[in-house]
Amino acid sequence: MQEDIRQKVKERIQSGDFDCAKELTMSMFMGKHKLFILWELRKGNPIHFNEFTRLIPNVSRKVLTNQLNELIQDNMIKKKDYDEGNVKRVSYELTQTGKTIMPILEAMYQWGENRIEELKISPNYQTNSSEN
Amino acid sequence: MQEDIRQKVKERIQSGDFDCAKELTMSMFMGKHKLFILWELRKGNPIHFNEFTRLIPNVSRKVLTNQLNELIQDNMIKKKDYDEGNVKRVSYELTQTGKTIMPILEAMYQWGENRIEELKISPNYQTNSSEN
DNA sequence: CAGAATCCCCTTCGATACTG
DNA sequence: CAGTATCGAAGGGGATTCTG
Repeated sequence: MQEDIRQKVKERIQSGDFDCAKELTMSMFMGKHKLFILWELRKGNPIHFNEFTRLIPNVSRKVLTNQLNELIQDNMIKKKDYDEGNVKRVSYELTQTGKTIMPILEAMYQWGENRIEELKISPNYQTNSSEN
Repeated sequence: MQEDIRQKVKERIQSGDFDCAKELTMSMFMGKHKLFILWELRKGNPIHFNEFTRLIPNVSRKVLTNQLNELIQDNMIKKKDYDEGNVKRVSYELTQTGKTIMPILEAMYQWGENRIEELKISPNYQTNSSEN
C-alpha cells in the first residue's frame, strides 16, 4: 500500500501531474522502517547495513534492503561501498536532499512528544470505536 | 500495514512505551486518503460525507468511512450530526488537536513543491546533487 | 558482510449490495 | 444522506535459504 502511493506519485509526476506535493513528501518516509532509518542518519554519521539490522528490532534483511533501496531511489540516502581489509562493507548516509527533509521529521518528533504528553494527562485515546 | 503501525503505536503508548513520537505523528495521516481529508479541512470549513466522495476521486464509501473513523479515533477530526429538514446530515471538521498538525502538512506541501521543481530540472529520481 | 530469491501470510483496498 | 456488510483481489511484510 505504501508502495502503491509511492509508485502512483512517481507516475503522476513523471506524466506531468504535479499536484501531489504532500503525497510526494509522505512517500519519502512512508514504509515500515524509513522514519527510523532517516532519523538514525540525521547526525551525519554513516551506518552499515548490519548496524541497521542491530538497531532496528526484528528487521529481516530483505525488508531492510527494500527500505534502503527505495530511499536510494528517492535520493534521500546514498550508499558507499568500500573494502576493509578483505571484507566488503557498505555504509549509508543522507544525501543533500535527504538532509532537507529533516526539519519535517523534527517537527513530527516534536508534535508526537507533545501529543504523548497530552495523552498521558487525558488518555482519551480509544482503542475501539464502539464508543461514541 | 498502515493500520499495523497505527495500532502498534497505540499499544506501545498505552503500555507506557513513549519512544515513538515520530511514528505516532505519521500514523495520524498515514492512510490512503487521510492527507487529502485533513488538507481539505484545513480552512476550517466543515465538509459533508458525500462531499468527500465527490472531492476524492474513486473512493468507496467503505474506505472513506474507515479513514474518517480512524481520524476521529485519533482525535484529529470530529463529527457533527444535525438535521436539515427531514434529512440527516453529517459534517466533519478539524479538532483543536487536528489543527495543530497543520504546520507539518504545510511543511510537507512546501517540501514536495520544492522537490518537484528539482525533479523538473533533473528528472531522475536517482543520483546527482554534487556528491560530496 | 551485504544482499537476492522464494514462499506464505495478512491486511487493506475495491466493488457491490443492503439499511435507517 | 450516511453509512454497514460481505466477498474477492493485490501487494507489502516475515521467515528462510542461497550467493559473491
